Amino acid sequence: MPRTADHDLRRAQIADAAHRLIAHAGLDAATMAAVAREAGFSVGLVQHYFDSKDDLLLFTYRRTTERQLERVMRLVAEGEAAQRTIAAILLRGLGELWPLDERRRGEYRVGRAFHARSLDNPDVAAVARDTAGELRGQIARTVSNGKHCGEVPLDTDAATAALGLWSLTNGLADQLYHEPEEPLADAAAGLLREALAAVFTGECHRHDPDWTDPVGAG
Amino acid sequence: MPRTADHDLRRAQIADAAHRLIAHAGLDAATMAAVAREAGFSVGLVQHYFDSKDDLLLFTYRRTTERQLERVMRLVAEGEAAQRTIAAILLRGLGELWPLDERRRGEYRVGRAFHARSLDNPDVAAVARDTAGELRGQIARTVSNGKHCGEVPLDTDAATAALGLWSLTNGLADQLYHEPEEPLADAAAGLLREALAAVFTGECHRHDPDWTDPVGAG
DNA sequence: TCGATAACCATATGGTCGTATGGTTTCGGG
DNA sequence: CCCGAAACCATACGACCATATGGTTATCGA
Repeated sequence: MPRTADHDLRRAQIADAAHRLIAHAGLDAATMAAVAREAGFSVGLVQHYFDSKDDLLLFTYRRTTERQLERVMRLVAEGEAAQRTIAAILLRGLGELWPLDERRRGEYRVGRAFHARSLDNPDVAAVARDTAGELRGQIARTVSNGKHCGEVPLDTDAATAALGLWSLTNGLADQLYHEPEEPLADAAAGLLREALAAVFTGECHRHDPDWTDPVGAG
Repeated sequence: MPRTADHDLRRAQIADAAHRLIAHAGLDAATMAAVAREAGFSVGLVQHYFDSKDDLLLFTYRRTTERQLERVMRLVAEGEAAQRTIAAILLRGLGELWPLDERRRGEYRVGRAFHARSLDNPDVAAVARDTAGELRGQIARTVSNGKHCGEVPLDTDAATAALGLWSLTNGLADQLYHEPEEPLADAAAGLLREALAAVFTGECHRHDPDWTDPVGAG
């Protein structure tokens, strides 16, 4: 076999370049030529590693959402290890999705750009639906498990509660993007905390016999 | 003076054509040629009525947001005329922004498309900021007035309450777009009703001497 | 009725984009 | 040591777009 290169590394380098461009100036700025220049390669090489521009963009989008999900999961695992309440774990995990620093602001911009495209592009829509569904599902499962733990009343509808928490988190993200300073960030955290308190009204009893992993992670 | 035409009508016809195209297939589909064809005019005529494509798109966006605002205001006025509680008026007004029928789904698509562009285009961002600010401000004023009326505790922070209600409304809109059927729409309405109930905890006493117009409309 | 002028149109122009094409370079294996 | 295939590159191609240009048409005021 001839000359070799790390296939996955190259694709990651190219996708990262695309991510930077989209975060900085939107999807329209991510032309094949611009991505190649940003990544330090030729247009031909980008073509070599991706069948089409759509292929490249979809890969970039997936990469972004996977990274976000990964971070949230890691925070959840840390919260569990520290024996924190489910409400506290959720507050920290959902807040991680807020555009409060440059990295997450970039992710927010990329996410919104693709969200708009998802309205017209079925492939992008599938990725958006999957990630949103996964997060909403995780929240719902968390609420459900909170019943066993004792933090959540048994007659709570987990799916509805998850819908509310997820929607509030996303809606607040939009506002925080335009005004990420302390006062609003604190107000947003307070609102999410209140919403969580309205769902997780009881105290956690970790030794409940029906206890299971609170978020299905780990 | 020569041949005449209704200037505002032409601009409206063209903007409506652009609106239809954007609602159906996104901003990229709204090329000058496509808009002209959709409106039944020549490209030259569209150029005659708008200085540039950006000008046309901005006009289209403004038109859409103004129409939404107008409908909400009308609903508020009707609610006041019917002597409904502030919470009930807000529930109806905010719910009007949800993409539950084809018209509002189209508006949602146009709104999201421009929202994405607002991240990179200052002119579009200004329109987005103004309309969002206006609505958030109206909600905050409503909450404030609720204190005079007796529905809201005096120590409530109106701005924070408005932030929460506005964010929840928008977050739920995103979810409702993907699943506008009855079950989720009912759940969303229930969640918004609960959030409103958490702010408007008292009963309204319309004859309070400090009473003022609840939403500053009419 | 007759210009003047706005309304309206067809097409040219210059630029940009995604992709196709035809390379050259590099290196693993026989 | 050298063939062949993958890695990598420069550029051509065709499509599309926003805008510019140079009209034609219709109607209002005089």
